[in-house]
Amino acid sequence: MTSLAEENYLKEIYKLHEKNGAMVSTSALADALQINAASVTDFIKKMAVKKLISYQKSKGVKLSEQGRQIALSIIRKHRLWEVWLVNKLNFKWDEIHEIAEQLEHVVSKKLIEKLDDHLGFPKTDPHGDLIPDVNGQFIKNSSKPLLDHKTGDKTRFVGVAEHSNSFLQYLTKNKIKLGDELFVESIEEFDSSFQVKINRKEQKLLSRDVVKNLLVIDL
Amino acid sequence: MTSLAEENYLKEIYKLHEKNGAMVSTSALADALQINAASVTDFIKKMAVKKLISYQKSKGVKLSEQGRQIALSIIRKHRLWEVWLVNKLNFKWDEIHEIAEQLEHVVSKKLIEKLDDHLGFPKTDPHGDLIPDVNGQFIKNSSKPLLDHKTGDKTRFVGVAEHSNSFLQYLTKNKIKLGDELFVESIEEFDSSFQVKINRKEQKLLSRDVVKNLLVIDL
DNA sequence: ATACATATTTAGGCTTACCTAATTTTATTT
DNA sequence: AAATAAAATTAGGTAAGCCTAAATATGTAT
Repeated sequence: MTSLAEENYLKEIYKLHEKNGAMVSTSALADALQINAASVTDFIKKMAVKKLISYQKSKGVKLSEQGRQIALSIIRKHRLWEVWLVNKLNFKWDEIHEIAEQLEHVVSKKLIEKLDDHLGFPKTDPHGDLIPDVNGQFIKNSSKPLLDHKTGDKTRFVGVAEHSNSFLQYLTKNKIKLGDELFVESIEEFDSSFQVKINRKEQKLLSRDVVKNLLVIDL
Repeated sequence: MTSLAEENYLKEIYKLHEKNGAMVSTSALADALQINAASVTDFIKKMAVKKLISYQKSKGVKLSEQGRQIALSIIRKHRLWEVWLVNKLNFKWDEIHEIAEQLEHVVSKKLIEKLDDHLGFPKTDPHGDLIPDVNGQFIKNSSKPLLDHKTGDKTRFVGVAEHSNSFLQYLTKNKIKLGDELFVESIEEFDSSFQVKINRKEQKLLSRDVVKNLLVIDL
């Protein structure tokens, strides 16, 4: 059995690895988990003994295959619960993170199977993040930040690279939602702000910080 | 904030009080929680300091009003989750207890409100237990064990006094479910077994242990 | 290469929630 | 009422998961 703390460490190591690649540093983990670095050092040593991760002193940690599977199962649960909260309980996409953080630790294989069924086997969560299957596999899509695109590109908004409430609320307020078509009208060279036409209707000016965090696929 | 352990203690104290009335003894609690009696003594002293319970040395504990409200909110959550598991996820009534024991500790007022709504504001859980409202109130029904009835009584099965999987599975196997009409054909004086006609069709012999745990209302 | 800053680890401590063994209190039997 | 059994408490201890302060490594700038 893996404890609550272990599950949180594994999940965070997985996420940081996805984001930055390679080894995850003690301080990055400490920062993400809001836990003192000394405590993190302590804890990861124990996790290494349990073969959940590999740990090289002063160099950081990496998930073992076992650790990766557990991390993915937590992420799977988190994202399925998020789908449930939004699709069945009518929560907004900026209200669900904390609740899913609790629900993800509920232990019951059968529950998750049935939940998946109940939701119609969704492939993505309300933020466009991919939901791993029971075996930890997922179909990678080729989404990239809108920032990487150029004038004239026609794209579809499929996910966010930033999950903060303030960003999600910004998008809601500006009526930008998953599935929208985003057409790049022009790019201001000075500050990388984008003039974007949304669903062939409204035009909006989006700052660099915004387009950096909008994940889109080419159309 | 109340910890997981505190919530479990409060819930168990509430249940034992309902069952046996008056003060709840250290050993009864220890037994219900599967925790050593010495640990229980320790813990309830701390809970008394926090005014969650009142504690009289060597005499047992009683919930404070605050403790009672917390206990009822846990029970409310537990039972709502059980309804969800059965009505929405198609779990059987003997598969849900452990899962609900985990879900009941998830903290989010809004979640429970929305869950309640999603379920259509149920008044009872899949075992016929009453679901307290947000304020901890519930409409007591007048159900009694079938054992307390006499030959010729026409009743409706509305709840179980025993929640073990083996009892629930016994009922399933014998096609006795909540809402069924149970008519007392005859009672064997020797062993208090009941000849019961179910829904005016099949007749079944039910042992004392069974009829003791079937809660019914008069028709 | 040395000095300095930053990251990491070590050492020692704390709290929560449990444990066992021993003692004391309460209840029951003779 | 004394003896015995059962229940409850006290005392001392443990593991998990965190903390701070001090020491050591690592990386960067001069």
